[in-house]
Amino acid sequence: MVARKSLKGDYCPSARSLDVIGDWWSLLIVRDAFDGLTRFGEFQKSLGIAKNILTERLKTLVASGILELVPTSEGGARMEYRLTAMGKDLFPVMVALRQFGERHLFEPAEDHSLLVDRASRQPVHLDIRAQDGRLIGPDETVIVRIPDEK
Amino acid sequence: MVARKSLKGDYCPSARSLDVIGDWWSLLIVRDAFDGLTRFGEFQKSLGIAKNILTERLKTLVASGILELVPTSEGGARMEYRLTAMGKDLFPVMVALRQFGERHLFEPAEDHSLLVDRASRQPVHLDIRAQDGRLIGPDETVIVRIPDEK
DNA sequence: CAGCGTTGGTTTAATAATGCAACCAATCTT
DNA sequence: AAGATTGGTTGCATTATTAAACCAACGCTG
Repeated sequence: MVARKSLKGDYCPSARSLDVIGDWWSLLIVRDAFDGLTRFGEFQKSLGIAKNILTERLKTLVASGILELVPTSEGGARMEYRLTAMGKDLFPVMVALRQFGERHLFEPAEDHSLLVDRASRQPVHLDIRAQDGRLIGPDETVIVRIPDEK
Repeated sequence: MVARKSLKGDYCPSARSLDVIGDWWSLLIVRDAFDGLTRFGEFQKSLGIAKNILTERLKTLVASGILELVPTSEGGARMEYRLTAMGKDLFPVMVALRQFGERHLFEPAEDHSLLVDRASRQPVHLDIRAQDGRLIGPDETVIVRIPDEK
C-alpha cells in the first residue's frame, strides 16, 4: 500500500467525516463510548480488538477531538476516555446506523437492542426535514457548492 | 490478521450496519452513488481506489442488497450499479456524516458542498426526536433489550 | 465489418495494516 | 510488601490494499 488516501482536504463533508471515523474500529469504539464505556480494558474486552490497534485508535480519536483522556471520576491516578462535545455530536450518525440495521439487518422475529427516550421509554426516531418541516428523501435533495462570497 | 471479526450476529443494530458498510471504502462508494454515479469507471475515477478493491467492494455491496447491477438505461449490454431501496435507506447515515463534517471538520471560512432541498434550495436538517416530538440528545436516551414476548 | 479505443475487470508482486502473543511498568488491592 | 490488574509496547505472522500490467468483451469509426 502506498499510504491510504487521506480525505482530509476533500471538499465533501461526508468524506472528511469518514476520514476521521471511517475505519473499521473507530465507530465501534464510539458506539461503546455512547454506551458508557470509558476504560481501555472495557473497550478491549467489549470489542475483542487487538490491544496495539486499540491504543492507536484511541490516540487518533483523542487527537481528532472525539474522545478526551480525563482522570477517573473515582479520583485515582488512572485515566478514562470520555466523549467530548464533538464526540457527542456523532450521536445522529450512530442513530442513523442503528436505524438502518434495525430495518434491514434483522430477521422479523429476531431480537435486538433498542434506543429509547429515557423519559417516555418510547423509541426515538430520526427525520430529515426541509426548513419548512417537510420530510425529505434522497430524491428531493441536491448538492450545491456554497457560493464564494468575495 | 486472523480474519476480521464479523459482526453479523451482533445483537446491536449499529454493529451489524458497520459490518456491512463499515470499511474504508463502502460508504464513499455509497456517497458517490447518492451523487448519481453508476458506472465502474466513474467510481474508480472519483475515488482513486484500486480497481481490484473496487471490484470486491461493489460485489459486497451488491451481495448485501445495497446496490444492484442493472442494464444501462441507454440500452447497451453494459451494466450499471444503482442504489436499491435498501441502499437509499442509508440516506440518513450520509446526512448525519455530512452534518458532522460540516460542523467540526471545516474552518469557519472554508468552503464546502451543501445538501439542500431541491424545491426550496434551503439546507435540509436532521433531528432526533422522541415520540412526542421533543428533540432528544444522547444523554436523554437509554438502550434497552426488547423484552422477549413468549 | 475490421480495426481500435474504451470499459470493466483479473492477476501479480510489493507494501501497509492488523492481529496475536509475549512482555513490561505503573497502579491498585490486601 | 506481594500479587493481581490495568494499560499499554514490541516483534513477528498474516491479511488487506495498492499500483501496474494484462486481457476480454463491447461499441464506435471509417
